[in-house]
Amino acid sequence: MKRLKLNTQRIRSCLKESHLRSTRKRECILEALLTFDRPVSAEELRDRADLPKSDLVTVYRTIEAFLGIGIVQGIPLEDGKTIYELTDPGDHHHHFVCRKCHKTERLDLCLAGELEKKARKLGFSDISHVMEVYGSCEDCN
Amino acid sequence: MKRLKLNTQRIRSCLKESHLRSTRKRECILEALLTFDRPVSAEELRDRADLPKSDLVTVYRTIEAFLGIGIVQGIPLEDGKTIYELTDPGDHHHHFVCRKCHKTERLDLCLAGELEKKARKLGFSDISHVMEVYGSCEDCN
DNA sequence: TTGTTATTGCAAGTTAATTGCATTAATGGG
DNA sequence: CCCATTAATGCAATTAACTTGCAATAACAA
Ligand SMILES: [Mn+2]
Ligand SMILES: [Mn+2]
Ligand SMILES: [Zn+2]
Ligand SMILES: [Zn+2]
Repeated sequence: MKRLKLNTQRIRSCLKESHLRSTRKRECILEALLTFDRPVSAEELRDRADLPKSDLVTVYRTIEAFLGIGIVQGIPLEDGKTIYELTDPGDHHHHFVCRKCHKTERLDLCLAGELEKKARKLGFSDISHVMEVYGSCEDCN
Repeated sequence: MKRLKLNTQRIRSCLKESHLRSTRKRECILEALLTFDRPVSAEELRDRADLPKSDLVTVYRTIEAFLGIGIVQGIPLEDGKTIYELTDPGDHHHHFVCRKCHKTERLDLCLAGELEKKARKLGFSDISHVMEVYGSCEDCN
């Protein structure tokens, strides 16, 4: 799979390919996403995008759309919440995440192949997996 | 670490060691846990224990206590909910979980050591991790 | 420009899980 | 056994992330 670095241009074309409309709100939320170097919550995203409180629902729907076309990845936290980051399409990977500030380091280690094989052997299909490492980062200690 | 198979006896002594009281409700919930061969939700547990609706909060508090002494493990689902199972203390492991029926197979593969090392190198401390594999089991297909 | 249809705004709903507080019950010492 | 201490429970209310319904609006392409 060819991996293309994300930018506004590329994302517009992703939207188009998927028959999703390029709207003002989506661009706005996208721009906000681009300003972060760590995964963020929907609320953080709305605030950074300088949208009114009521637009949180639009943020969620936008995230959903972006997840659908693979340019955003959700990262589950220990407490059940989820944070989101831009991802190059097809770039599956995992993370070290600070429980407190959500600073994230890429974890370049994935057992997808092995897990998939074992799962299939057990009769599972339609397989997905999570692997995240949580801790306290230096700054937060 | 010595691993001792769980039974009612052993669990009572775990409670005592941790200065937790052996109550009727806890035993009741424990008995319910023992009847399952798969992880379950708090609600399922309350129903199996034949407790009234209002006792769901007791189930949650009991689960919390059991998590604390390491005889119960929580398994996060893709949708953010959590299911719970009895675990021998110190028996850290992961799972294949059916998204629909929560049938579970043990996943005997854990990168704890490697993850911990990498995380520490990155400045993280107080490290934990999740790794779960989700799919549709044969029966649910 | 216009018609179609996706997107949005707003309000309300959902639900797993938590919290506060008064009551009850387990425990350990005497 | 009895009592004092304090943890556990029962009940009601709350939290908070996320979802849903629906009417109004905006994007797109014809
Ligand atoms: Mn990442
Ligand atoms: Mn298990
Ligand atoms: Zn941090
Ligand atoms: Zn199943």
